[in-house]
Amino acid sequence: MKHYDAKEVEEKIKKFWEKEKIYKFDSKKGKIYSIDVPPPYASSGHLHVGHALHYTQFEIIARIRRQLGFNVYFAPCFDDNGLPIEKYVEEKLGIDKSKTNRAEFRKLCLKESEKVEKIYTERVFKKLGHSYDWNLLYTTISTEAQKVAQTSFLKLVKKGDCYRSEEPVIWCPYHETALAQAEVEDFDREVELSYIDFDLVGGGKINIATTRPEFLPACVAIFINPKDKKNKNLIGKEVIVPLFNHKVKVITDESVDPEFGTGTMMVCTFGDNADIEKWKKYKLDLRNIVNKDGTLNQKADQYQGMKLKEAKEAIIKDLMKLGRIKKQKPLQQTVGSCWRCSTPVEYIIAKQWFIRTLKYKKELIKRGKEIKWYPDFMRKRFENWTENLKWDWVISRQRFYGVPIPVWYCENCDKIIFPDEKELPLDPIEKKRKCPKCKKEAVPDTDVFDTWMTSSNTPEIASRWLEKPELYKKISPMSLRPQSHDIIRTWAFYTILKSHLLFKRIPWQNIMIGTYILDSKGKGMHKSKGNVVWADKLIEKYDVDAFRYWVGGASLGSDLPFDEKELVAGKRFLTKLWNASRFAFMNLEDYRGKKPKKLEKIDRWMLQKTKDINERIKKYYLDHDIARAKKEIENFFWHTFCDNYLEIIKKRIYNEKGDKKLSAQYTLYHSLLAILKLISPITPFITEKLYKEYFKQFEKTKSIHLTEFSKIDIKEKKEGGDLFIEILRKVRHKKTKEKKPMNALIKLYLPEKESKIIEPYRQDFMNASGAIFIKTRKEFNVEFIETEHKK
RNA sequence: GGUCCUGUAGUCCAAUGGCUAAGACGGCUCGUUUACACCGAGUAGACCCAGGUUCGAUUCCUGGCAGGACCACCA
Repeated sequence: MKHYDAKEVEEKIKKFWEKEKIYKFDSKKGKIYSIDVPPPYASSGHLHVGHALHYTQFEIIARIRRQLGFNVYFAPCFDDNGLPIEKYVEEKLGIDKSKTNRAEFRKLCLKESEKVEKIYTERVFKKLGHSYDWNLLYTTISTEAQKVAQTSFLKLVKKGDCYRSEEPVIWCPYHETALAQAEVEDFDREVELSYIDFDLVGGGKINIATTRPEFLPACVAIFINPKDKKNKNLIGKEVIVPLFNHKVKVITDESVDPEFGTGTMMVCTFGDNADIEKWKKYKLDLRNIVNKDGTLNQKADQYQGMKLKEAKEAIIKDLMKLGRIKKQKPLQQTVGSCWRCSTPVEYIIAKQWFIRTLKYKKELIKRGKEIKWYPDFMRKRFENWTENLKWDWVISRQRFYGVPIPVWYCENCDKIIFPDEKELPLDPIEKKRKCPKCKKEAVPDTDVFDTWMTSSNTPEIASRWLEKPELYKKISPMSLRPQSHDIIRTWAFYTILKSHLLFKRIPWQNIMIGTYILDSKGKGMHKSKGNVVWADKLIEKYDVDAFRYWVGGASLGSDLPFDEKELVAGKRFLTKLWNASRFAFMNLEDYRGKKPKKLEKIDRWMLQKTKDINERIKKYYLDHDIARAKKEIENFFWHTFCDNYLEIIKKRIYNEKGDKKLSAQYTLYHSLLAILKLISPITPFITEKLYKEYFKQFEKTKSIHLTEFSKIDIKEKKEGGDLFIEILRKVRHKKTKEKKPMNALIKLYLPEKESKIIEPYRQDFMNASGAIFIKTRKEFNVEFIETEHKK
């Protein structure tokens, strides 16, 4: 094979890995390194370059750990639990959920997601050369995952950290479900601020500005700032709410801004977060007017049945008729919205299940400090979020597809009936239960858990907490959680929370925040913006290894604008690696794996250099500094190995015999093998191919990916090392008229007659007589070895 | 309003309290074409601004300015 045919190699190597089960996990081997893989939503569409980058980034880590001698637990997974699948199935199959039952619908979801996952596995994971052990596959809707989620629920209930309560919750009127604080995103919009006249009891009027006149029927108090002089006379008075005619009091609170509107603030149950705060703080009345579907109830009188938006228009119209609106002005406003549908959220009172979080803020931050974050500043995001939390975690969702909440309620005595842990997983709708007290049949809970209720237990699901306790014990806490920064407040937070509550420990020792991809202009990639780059096309054009090579250069936790040109470097590297290796193999044809009695000086030097780089790269790899490692390997391979070493030994291998030749071959063999091993986690296909092509016949291991990084057998001598570097650093550039480029290593004789080999900077020159212009602290005599002048 | 990140050549990006601030893409010049639809050598080009600490700051500190992210508020 003359030129490198990446496509053919990829196909063959992929099959080889699968057939030989190269990445199979064996629990009996050595120290374990376990990775808590983010379960992707499988989609059969194209692959976003950001996802490919993210998933490949930690896949490289898995490979690195394997070659560092760890027993890597690397379980693939899919997230097929929750809304995206539910909606997908609804739309694709045209299912009307009101006409089907939960069990049937779930079957359809499962079938559909299985199909998509299969495609995804082939098109993405295997295509990109990801080294999962497919026997360890899990999905978040699997029986085991459901069992974990439900078990964790029961355990938390027992501990008192999970409770059911009727409280204001964040509500999405579109999805008709409660939402957690983490599911709310900010959304900018322009609204009308209406200035409405209220009558005072006993005569007079006040004007109050509000953006939500539709909440007039829910008005429970008027607030002013106690320091506000112009409104001071209002304190303690009562006002009559227009159109609805109920009376509310004027009270004071520091938080009211006297400069906003007229300095008076109407508090309703519940227009926004601030209303809830004041409602709790001052124990105000409750006037709940919003139904679960976003319509108004009977408390809204003639506006009953209208959607909030319609009611707003109607109320403004009626107030106008009465001449109560003095003015209206536009206002820029940020509203919390459902992260999936962008519908502004409402706040309603409903019975929901909660997990205690506010109580544990301090402890959680402490747990966060026990974990090593890559990069470290990402911990601050976590701490910031935790400190600012205002709600306990609402875990119940009024949805159809998901993990059911395994409880029943007795309508007679209000008792909550829990199953035994042994019965899990179960769907309370499918199992009947009688109230132990009343002996009456209890009502099943029809809600499901928030998807994060399951996802927060991925370490437990991945390591088979309930199924294989022995294995779980070995693996936990896990070594690494890789994830992206946008879900620190959800996935990372909830996982740390659950682990703290259930096991009183951290879920993993390290968390690594992957690179976040932007378009070439530095903006986020979104389908809607049309600036998404698809990884499939890049892989087609530049090959998987070249793509991975690009991934290897990305630094953790930072944003990276995508530049296609960066992939060219990867492709060039592959060509160079291929050609250099092919050339080396040619020169190694008659090498039989023997070691020479004596190594030539230049070979000794090369081995020493190889050993140095080998050790250094291992350190970078241990610290997840892939980018730096990649750069140094490339530099070493390209310049030291190809440009210098190969050029120098060429002639010796052609012309010499015996030990002199053997010394070069031995060195060539071991230095190239070391290089291939070092770069193999990043470019697994080409390195495997080259390994199979030549090295496999001498090495016992069947795949380069099962080998450990090289141990170079060379004893330290005085040559090389620190002194060598120090000399280089003192080298100064001297310009001469007759400069010629030099392409050689230099043997440098020290005064003690100990010879040194140095690699000159390219700016150093020699003149026609062969003198080198270098400046050092001492004077040295210099002689060349094997200079290669090209005329 | 709070917190955090980033500011280095035309572009992307690295390292660093002192020694020639690394590399890639792109320019330009030269050389090669028996491992290398290319390879090699050379060359031009950069530390956001202002103070402070220091013998010495691109690096550390403070304050700006610019870009980005996260969070809070928004009656």
